Amino acid sequence: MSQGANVAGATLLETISSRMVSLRQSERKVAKLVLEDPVEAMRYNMAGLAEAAGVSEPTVMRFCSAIGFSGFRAFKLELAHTIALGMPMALTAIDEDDSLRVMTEKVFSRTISSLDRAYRHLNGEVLEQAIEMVASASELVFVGAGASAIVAQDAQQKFPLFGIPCQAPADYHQQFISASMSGPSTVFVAISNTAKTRTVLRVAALAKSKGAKVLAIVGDRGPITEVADLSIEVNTFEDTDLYTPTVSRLAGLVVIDVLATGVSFRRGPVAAERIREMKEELAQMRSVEPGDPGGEPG
Amino acid sequence: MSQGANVAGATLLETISSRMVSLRQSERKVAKLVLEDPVEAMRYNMAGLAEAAGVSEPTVMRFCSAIGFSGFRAFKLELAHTIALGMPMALTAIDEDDSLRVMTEKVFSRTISSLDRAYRHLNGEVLEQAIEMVASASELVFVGAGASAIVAQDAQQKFPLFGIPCQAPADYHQQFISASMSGPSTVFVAISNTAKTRTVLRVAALAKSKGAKVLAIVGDRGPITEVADLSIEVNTFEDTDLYTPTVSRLAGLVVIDVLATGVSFRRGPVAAERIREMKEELAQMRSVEPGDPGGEPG
DNA sequence: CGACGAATGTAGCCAAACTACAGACCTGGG
DNA sequence: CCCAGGTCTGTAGTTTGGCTACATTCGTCG
Repeated sequence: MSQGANVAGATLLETISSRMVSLRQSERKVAKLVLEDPVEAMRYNMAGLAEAAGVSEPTVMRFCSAIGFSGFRAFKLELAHTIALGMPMALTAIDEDDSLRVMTEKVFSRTISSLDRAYRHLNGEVLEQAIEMVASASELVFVGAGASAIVAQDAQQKFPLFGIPCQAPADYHQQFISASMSGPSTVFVAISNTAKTRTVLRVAALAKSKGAKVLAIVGDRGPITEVADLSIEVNTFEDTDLYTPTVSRLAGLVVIDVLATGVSFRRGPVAAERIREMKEELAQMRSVEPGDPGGEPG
Repeated sequence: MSQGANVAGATLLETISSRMVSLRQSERKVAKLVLEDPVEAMRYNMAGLAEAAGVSEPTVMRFCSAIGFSGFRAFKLELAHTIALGMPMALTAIDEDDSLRVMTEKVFSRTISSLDRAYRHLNGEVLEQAIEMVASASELVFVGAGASAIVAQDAQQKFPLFGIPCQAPADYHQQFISASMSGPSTVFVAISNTAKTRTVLRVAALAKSKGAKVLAIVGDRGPITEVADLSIEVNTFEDTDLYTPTVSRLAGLVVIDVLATGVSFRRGPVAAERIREMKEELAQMRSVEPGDPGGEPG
């Protein structure tokens, strides 16, 4: 998505922060200004930015080079990119005084930024191995608690498509049973943003002890990643704030999408054909029609 | 998010397409080039773009004016914005020959673009009314099928936070019962991307006949919106393709986030305090600790 | 067939990004 | 304490590139 001079998986502003120390005194003034209000910085041209920071134009130029860009133009382009991904509102706390419009923008911005961040930080090799692992499973179990339970549920809807038996037990009790019944050909997917949800940790450990392969989908390293054979780290913005909705589950869902798509590639054209048929039938089933399965139940 | 010369809720490329007819012959050459490969167009400067399109520089300039921009600079900025939101890959079909990296980028891009689109097309007034409706409910019922069921489940996790009794019956049978038990103070939220899922339509109609207010969350107008008192339209990209994951559910989740946040504003600081307490306790409960609720079940 | 108006390109202007250079500052050694 | 080295920062000039006034061509209509 980004083609700038960034280090892998870092946003422009993060790059600036990290290189702050290696900047000269006056260059830092520029850096500070940009970090404080990227949107405002965006409006300036070189001369304007120089004046606002209280330095000369070549200093701004040097700043751009120091960050890793060929010039001011390139820098501004990348800044625009970063801003477009929702930066302005994404890191501002959601406030009770916000108008509905502003609040909506913040929620969406934050979500979009988080997805972008998650994408940047995804480890391609781990993903590759995860797809391999899931594709070779003869049974799949998804487990999560709270918001992560939603992700598990979603996964459970997707993977049967590829002919892999698949469950997402809802409560701890059932999860426990599934875990204890799993074996070497089971892939047990433990989903937890904190990577330390106790119940999830327990069942993952149990499944592992029964010989199952454990795949963790987490927001960060933690006890669960210790137990897991493989961990997909999904980096999102922390929900530090009171009103901030949980954004991790969304990133989790998208990762599930990627996994599912990857697995479906592995299954080849035959599976693809079956999926197509199924989709068509589903569409027909769903729509309103004279014929009447699912009338009044009872 | 966008501050360009766009018509409300339209992406730059959509704007160009729509104004194509009113453009002069040579300006259209420029427009075509930009639409065909926005990313490539982005790399050019004015002279380059002019040459690539086989026209003169002032023509490019006139093109920018015709689209509604003050000049080439402003145009390029908005183009950068559009591209940043995932355009390049967002509308390309996902292909079995794609490398894992490319496929991942496509899935994320598409999701991000879709969320951006959903945001742009959201009707603020409808949202306002929806929040009002939900906030004044004494009981909430969320209903959806398939992918939308996930959204319903998610909603069901959120709204109890505000002290509103809330359910998301999983199967048609239970949904039917909930619908028939609802009354004037019930808000019945029907979620369906197609707006014509039959079972959802049925229960929504039933709830309405019992006096409940029906709020629809849909991807488009359809039978369900006919029944509903209020409909939030969540515009995403159609999943035309075989491998394209369902992106509508994600947009649905974010809309739920917005609704929930809006409602929590209404409830004021007292509720806020209670939510904070709850979050803290939840965090403690979740983490691994010596004390041991939730040991082996049975 | 000529004249008017629209459409497009040519040439020049001006602003803004970039670069070479020189003065100022700090640092360390005598 | 002062001088030499290097580093940092600003001044001034160059060049690129966006923008505009004007000329030319093409099409159309009287």
